[in-house]
Amino acid sequence: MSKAPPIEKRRQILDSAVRVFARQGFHSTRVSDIADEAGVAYGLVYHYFNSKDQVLNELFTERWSLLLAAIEEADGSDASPREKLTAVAAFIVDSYSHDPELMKVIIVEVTRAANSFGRTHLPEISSAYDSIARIVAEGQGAGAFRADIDPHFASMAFYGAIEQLLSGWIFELIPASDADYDEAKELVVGTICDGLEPR
Amino acid sequence: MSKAPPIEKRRQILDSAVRVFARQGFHSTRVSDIADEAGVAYGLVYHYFNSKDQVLNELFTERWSLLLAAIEEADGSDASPREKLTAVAAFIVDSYSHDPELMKVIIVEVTRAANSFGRTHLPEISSAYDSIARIVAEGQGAGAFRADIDPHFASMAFYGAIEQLLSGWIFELIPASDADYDEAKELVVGTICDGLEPR
DNA sequence: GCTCCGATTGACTGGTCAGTCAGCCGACCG
DNA sequence: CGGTCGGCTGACTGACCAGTCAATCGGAGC
Repeated sequence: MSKAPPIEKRRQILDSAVRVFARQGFHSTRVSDIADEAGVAYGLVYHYFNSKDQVLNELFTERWSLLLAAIEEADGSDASPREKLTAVAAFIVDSYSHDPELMKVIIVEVTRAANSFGRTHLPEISSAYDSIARIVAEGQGAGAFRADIDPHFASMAFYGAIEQLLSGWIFELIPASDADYDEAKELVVGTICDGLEPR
Repeated sequence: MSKAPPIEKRRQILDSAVRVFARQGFHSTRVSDIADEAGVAYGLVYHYFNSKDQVLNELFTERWSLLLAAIEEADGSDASPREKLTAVAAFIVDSYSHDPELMKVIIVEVTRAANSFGRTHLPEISSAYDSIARIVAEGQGAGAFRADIDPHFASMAFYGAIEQLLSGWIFELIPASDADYDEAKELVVGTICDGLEPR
């Protein structure tokens, strides 16, 4: 066995943690499960991380910062508000189709776990809501969106709809295929922007 | 101290559990916390319930069955599809404004806690999604809603938007007053049915 | 070959709690 | 007044597991 650079062991532990957290949930995974999955000794987890919590925090922060960057980038582009929302929805859906286990962990264990990690990361999470609200507000200013809906309200509805969709996929309540993912990007924006009633 | 009928003690424990779960979350609530809050002995909790889990299950089932009944009732009325959705949204929002602690517990600890209680109650939870989807499908059949959106998809978006709103209130991300509650009922249906773009 | 030092190991400890159980209390009955 | 019985009590136990740490390994440098 050739020696892997230490940094790779750290990565290996993080990747294994995703798999185990996705399979069993954060609370019912023991640190030994992570170590076993990674094929390393129990103590090594504590060589690279201060606590079991920190492993999850790291996974969340790593991914969420990408989401925040994606929203900012969309907002900064010169696309229409509707296109910006589509870009945001697409990024989230693509994140899921690219790495469902990681997104499952982030949503189930952090974003929707408001009494544990959700509370800790509330600032980062609501930062996403705020950025989306800014896109909506801009759309209202430009006359592209109705002005009688509070942007923060619209942002919550938009993000809530997406997250619920992902939850539906995660728990196999609705069909999940590449085609469904592609369709969903359009559909969620179409629903929020055009509404259910015929135009 | 006059003797309270036993059934009242049981109720007292359930009500105390709501307060403690809402304050500390299910996981960091010890059974002794519930007993203390209710002013009864530790063991009495186990006289009325088999486990700590069962206390939460009871709270959830009690409330969720009311929601399911409300959706069914709305669906059974001769109102328009849009009015039916309004009735559903109103019931959920009213439930929250009437007893925020109970709704917080149900949403945070069950509905959104997909790896623990959410998993257990998945059938009941998705039964609600299905009923909402049925309302949408009926609306499509009558030409009141666009036919190019899968009813289950629309149902998830609708419910997700509402739940995200409640989460926003619970964690004080958006203002929560009686006026906001009333406004929200209209707004969530308006957003989903009419869309963000001007008509 | 030898030393050094960070990487790696895994047995062990301390604290936490859910759930148990042996028995107490007080209302009611005969 | 003695007996019974269900509601009620709370100290105790067994299991679990995060986090510690002393010991070992093995590559790099001399």
